[in-house]
Amino acid sequence: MSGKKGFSYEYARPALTVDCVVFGFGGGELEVLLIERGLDPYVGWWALPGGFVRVGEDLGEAAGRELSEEAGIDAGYLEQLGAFGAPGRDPREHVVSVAYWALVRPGDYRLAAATDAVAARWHGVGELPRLAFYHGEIVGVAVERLRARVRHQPVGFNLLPEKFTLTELQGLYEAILGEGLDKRNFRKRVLALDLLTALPEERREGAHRPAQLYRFDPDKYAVLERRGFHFEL
Amino acid sequence: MSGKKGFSYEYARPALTVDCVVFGFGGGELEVLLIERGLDPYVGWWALPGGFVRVGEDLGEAAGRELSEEAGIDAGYLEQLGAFGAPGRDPREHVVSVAYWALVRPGDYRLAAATDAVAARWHGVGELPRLAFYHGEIVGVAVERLRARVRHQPVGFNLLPEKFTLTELQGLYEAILGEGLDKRNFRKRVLALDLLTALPEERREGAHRPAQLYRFDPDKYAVLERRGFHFEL
DNA sequence: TTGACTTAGTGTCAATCACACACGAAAAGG
DNA sequence: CCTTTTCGTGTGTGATTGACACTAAGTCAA
Repeated sequence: MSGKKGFSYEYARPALTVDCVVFGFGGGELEVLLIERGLDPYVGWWALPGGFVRVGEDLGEAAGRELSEEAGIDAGYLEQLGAFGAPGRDPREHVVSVAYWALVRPGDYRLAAATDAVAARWHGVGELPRLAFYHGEIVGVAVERLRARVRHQPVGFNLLPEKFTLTELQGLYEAILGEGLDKRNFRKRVLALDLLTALPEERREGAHRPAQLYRFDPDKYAVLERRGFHFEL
Repeated sequence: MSGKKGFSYEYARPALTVDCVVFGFGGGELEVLLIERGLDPYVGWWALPGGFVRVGEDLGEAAGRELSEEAGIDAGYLEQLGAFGAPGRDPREHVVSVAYWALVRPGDYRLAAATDAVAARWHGVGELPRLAFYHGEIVGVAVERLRARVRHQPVGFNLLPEKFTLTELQGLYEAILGEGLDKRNFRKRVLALDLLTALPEERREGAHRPAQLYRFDPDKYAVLERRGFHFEL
């Protein structure tokens, strides 16, 4: 692995990448953003957006940069998942990848593939293709983390449009948790948290009673959080 | 940073290290294992045990190796904490560190400093010195993680000797969580989990009634875990 | 031997929370 | 105006949590 190129070190180093598991919510289902690889290893396979970390660059920033370069996305919520470094993940050499997971509102973006990506598309979490670089494992960990997180912190709102109905919110939770929830109990609990502001608008669509629109209020949450607040779906 | 030495790459790479936050429980207090640095940057400072990841080496294995090299410890429980990669952590160059946290029974080891460590010592979590490489931040995250984890998974037993009394167990939980717990409620709940086996022995010490000794039964836990068991201290 | 001291070990009651459950309200469309 | 569709709401019951105080068993010293 020793060679002629530009940067030399006394000891061999694994390469360092970041990969992002970007969650979206569309069509009543939890989705993950994948890109179709246009370059050498695993050409034509689907993979997580990601790329090499630059020297001097913070890991979170690298994740954000790759996300915008490869898919034109600016994540509302971005959190580190962990490092995945099993040798053999990449056929070329030992690559350690720091994975991040992100939540975005799919409607906010027209996906734009670029850099080494041929295409970028949302895939339902239940029907993922075989992924390059064992990225399937990373997605699995990310889904677990999202499920655990959504029960204890109000992160789900990053997947919904700014104005939403309680039925939409419930559908989101059901999609993430993979189980049905009781409508009355769900509404009772969510409203009891006192984190939602009812808007003076309703959503009228279809031949039925219109639904109240709500907005998530991050300020109220910030106050509660500072008081050592514990939230349980 | 480009030079003459042995391993060359087309693009510059950050260095990759692993660092371990090793928790022990001694003197009624939660402790962290620190080593005193004997080498160049931060000589004489206390730091987490850790070192460079070798190419072809799994991250978890690297963490275990550094732990045994630098402190002669073989951790009972070892889990990844996350990657810390802010540029500037290391004055020499950009170093990304994958942190692990571990639980050990301090009594099992006579600490043995080695490699680039001059000394290895337990420090109470409440009274840590200023640490090299911003390791204090990593310890903080690890303590948070331990607190969260101990409420939902029976990891605490890795900090106690094989045989322990309920009072000792309660003391451990109080030290980790940093709050007092009601004796009767604690015992009720712990025993209700049905993870402890009462031994046919008692601990007789001091001028008072002897205490029943218990052992944690990992097999029972494995069974429960497989059934999708949820544990709440 | 007896009394003082120390930690081990135990049960109840009240309040709260979690969960199951069904129907009237409001709008649209024919 | 009747049908259809989704919105929105309250109660009762069983389970869980949390507060709380005394007896048990041993050691030690007088």
